Amino acid sequence: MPDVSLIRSELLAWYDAHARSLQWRAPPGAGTRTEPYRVWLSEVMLQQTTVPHATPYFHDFTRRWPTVSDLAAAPDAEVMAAWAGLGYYARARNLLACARAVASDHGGVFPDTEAGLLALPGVGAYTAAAVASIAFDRAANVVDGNVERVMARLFAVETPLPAARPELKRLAAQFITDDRPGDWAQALMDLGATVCRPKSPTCGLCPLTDQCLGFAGGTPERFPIKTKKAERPHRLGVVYVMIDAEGRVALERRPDKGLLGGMMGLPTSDWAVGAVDAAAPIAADWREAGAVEHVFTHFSLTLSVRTARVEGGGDYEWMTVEAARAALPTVFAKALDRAGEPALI
DNA sequence: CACTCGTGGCA
DNA sequence: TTGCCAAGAGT
Repeated sequence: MPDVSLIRSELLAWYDAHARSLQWRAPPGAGTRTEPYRVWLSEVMLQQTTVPHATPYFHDFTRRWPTVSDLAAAPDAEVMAAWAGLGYYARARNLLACARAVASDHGGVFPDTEAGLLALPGVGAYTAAAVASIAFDRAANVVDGNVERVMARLFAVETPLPAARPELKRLAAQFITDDRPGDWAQALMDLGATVCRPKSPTCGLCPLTDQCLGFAGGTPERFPIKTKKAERPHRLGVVYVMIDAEGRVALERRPDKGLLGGMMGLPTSDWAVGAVDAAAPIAADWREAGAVEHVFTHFSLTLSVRTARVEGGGDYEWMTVEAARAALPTVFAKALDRAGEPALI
């Protein structure tokens, strides 16, 4: 069986030499830690999101709101617009709720325990453990998709995900000690991200191959075993681009709950499998401007784009096309692009 | 447990 | 082109 102590020392030594340099990370051995605010912000942005995608958002947020109290004081609309394009918008709503809870209930200082962090909005088991270990140097079992994959390969776990989660978490727990907990968590995640990758892992560069049951079996890439996902349905809908005399576009704030919740959006029909009720929001000389395709987590979508020149007013927020594009989720930004130059509508 | 909830890159 | 998947959380 894999030797826990040996794996720890070999992986930490590998991390000391190969740690990725990331904006929100203090390099190993520097004797410094990243502020809790930045650790938390980066962890929330990185939930189900790649490092290259999240990085410019991290820069923008920390420049505009250098502390958690600054963020707590920011208007909802500004924060939601700043998050536009990053996806999973409940994260942005919870981010604000969390910042405000820290500001009002904790004097602007993050709780320094895993349990205290777990009680905050948008902070689940992973993020609480990550912030506790990375920002506060507490022994915590940080288990994300990388850690699950590394454990599944090290121990050749045949149980498929998601049923294997508890077992993978137990396997990860045996490595947790008071020695360099933050570095340990990041070392495991870096290994998973750069060497023990989902596809074509580079086992030749891995410090743990001599301890890895998956490698010993010859096909480490088959772990973790996964159950098949249901295929996603395809929905249809119509999106309406209304331009007023000043070239501004009509937007509406979407309800807090549900898809793209809390974000600005273009007026649309319902999105459904098969025919949809495409009654236009107002009477106008509507023109067809083509369609956009978009893929969400659990369905794909074809949106017909219809454009019209209209008078302003109504229950809409009228914004310049530039401002709208920056504030809109990607699916609507695509539709706006498809609609073309406002002067030509 | 099962489902909802984005986006972009890549094989 | 299509499917996979990335530092998950909430319900």
